[in-house]
Amino acid sequence: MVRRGGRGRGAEKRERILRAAIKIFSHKGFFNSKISDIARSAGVADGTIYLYFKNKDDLLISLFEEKMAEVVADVRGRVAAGNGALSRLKIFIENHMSLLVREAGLIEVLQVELRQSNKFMKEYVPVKFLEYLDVISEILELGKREGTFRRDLNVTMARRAVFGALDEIALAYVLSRKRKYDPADAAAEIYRMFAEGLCTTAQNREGRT
Amino acid sequence: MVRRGGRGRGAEKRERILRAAIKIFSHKGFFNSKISDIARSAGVADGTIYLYFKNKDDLLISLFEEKMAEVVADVRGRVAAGNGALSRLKIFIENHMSLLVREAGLIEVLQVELRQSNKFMKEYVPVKFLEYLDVISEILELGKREGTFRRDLNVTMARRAVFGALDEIALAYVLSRKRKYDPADAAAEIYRMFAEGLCTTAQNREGRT
DNA sequence: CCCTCTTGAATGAATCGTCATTCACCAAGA
DNA sequence: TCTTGGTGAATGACGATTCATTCAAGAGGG
Repeated sequence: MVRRGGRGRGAEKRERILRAAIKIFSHKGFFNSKISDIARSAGVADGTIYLYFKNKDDLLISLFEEKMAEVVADVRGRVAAGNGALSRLKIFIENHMSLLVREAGLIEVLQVELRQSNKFMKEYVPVKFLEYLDVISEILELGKREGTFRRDLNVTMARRAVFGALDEIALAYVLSRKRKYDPADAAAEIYRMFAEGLCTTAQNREGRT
Repeated sequence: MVRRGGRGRGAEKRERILRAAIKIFSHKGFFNSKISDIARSAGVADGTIYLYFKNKDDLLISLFEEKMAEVVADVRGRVAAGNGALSRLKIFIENHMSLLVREAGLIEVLQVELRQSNKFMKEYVPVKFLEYLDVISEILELGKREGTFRRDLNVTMARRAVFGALDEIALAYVLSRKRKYDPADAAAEIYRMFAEGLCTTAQNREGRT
C-alpha cells in the first residue's frame, strides 16, 4: 500500500506534481494554466492531482509554502556563516540573486502569482514568505545592535525596501530575454546601494533634507 | 452624432468604463472580474464595452497606458520644481506614496496586474510604465552630473531598486487593512534609505566588502 | 505455491458552470 | 426615414472538478 502523506512513493508523485506545476505556472501564469497541462507534464491523470491537492488554489499555495520553506531554511544556514550584519546582508542579497539561476521557475511563480494570492485569497497568509522577510529583519536588527546600521532605522520599512529592490531587479532580469547583466554583478550593485546609499562620500554628510 | 474617439460624450462614457474597470479590477483582480461587473458598475450594457475596447485584455492595457500617462505627466511637472537631484528624488518618492491615497485603485491594479500582463502578453510593452522609470533615471543622471550621486552608480539597476522599494512598501500598505503607517512618513524613511544608506556615519567609510 | 479476494490508488471521460464575445434589434436624433 | 450608438439575451468554448471504473499488489486460505 502506498501512503500519500509519508516518505513513500506517494510523496514522490506529489513532488512530481509540484515540480510540474512550477514549470507550467511559470510559463503561462496561474490563470492560463490548465490542470490537464500540469497533469500531462507530471505524467499523471487529471484526477490524480485531486488526490494530492484539494483544488487548483491549494496546489498553488502548497507550492508557495513548501518550496519557500526550503528556500528559507537554506538561506538561514548561509546567512549564519557571515560575521557581522554587513556580511550577512551581502550573503542574503547574493543568495537571492543566485536563486534566479538555481530556482528560476519558483522565483518566476512567486514574482507574479504571490501578489495575486496574497491580495485575493482572503484566508491565505503567506507564512513562509513572511519568514523570508524575517531573515532580513534579523540581519537589520543585528546591524543596529552592532552599531553598523543607524539606530533609527525603521526595520519593518527597510526590510520591505530591501526585498522590493531585489524582487524588482530579479523581475527585470527574468523579463528581459537578453539577460543583459549577470545576477552576481547585480547583487554587488544592490548591496552597495543599501550599504552606502546613492550619494558620494562628500554628499553623505550634507544630503539630508 | 457621438464620436467615440474625441472629446464628445463618447469620451465621457469611455472614461466611466475605465474608472469602473479600475474599481472592479482592484477589488477582485483581473481574472476574477466579469465584464458584466464592470458594465454594471459603469452603468452601461455589456456590449457597450466592446464599442470602446477590443476585448478584456485591451481594456486592461488601455487602462494601464492611459492612466499611467496621466501619472507620468503629473510627476514630471512636480519633479521639475525641485532643484537638485536629492530634492527631486524626494519629490518623486513623496509623490509615489501619495498616489496610494489619491489613486488607490489604480496603484492596486498596477501592483498586481502589471507583472502578469508584462510577462504573459507577449505583444504588450508597458510604454508608460517604462516612462515612469525614466523619470527616475533622469533624476539619477542629474545627480551624477551634479556630483551628488556616485559616478559609478548603475542607473539601470538603481532605478529599478528605487521603484522596487517603493512598490513593495506601497503593496504592504495596501494589503495591511490596519494602515499601520502614514504614507508620508514612509516616504521620508525610504528617501533616507537611498540618500544615506543603511549605515551609521562611522560605518559608511569602512562598510565596503 | 497458487488462486481468489479485498483495498484503495489512479484514471480520464463526462458534467456543470461560468463567462467573454457576438449580434439582431431598439430608440433617438438628424 | 435613415443612421448609429447602445442594448442584453443567446451562444459557444473552455476547463475545473467529479466519479464510475480499472488495475496492481498484498492477504490469506487451501
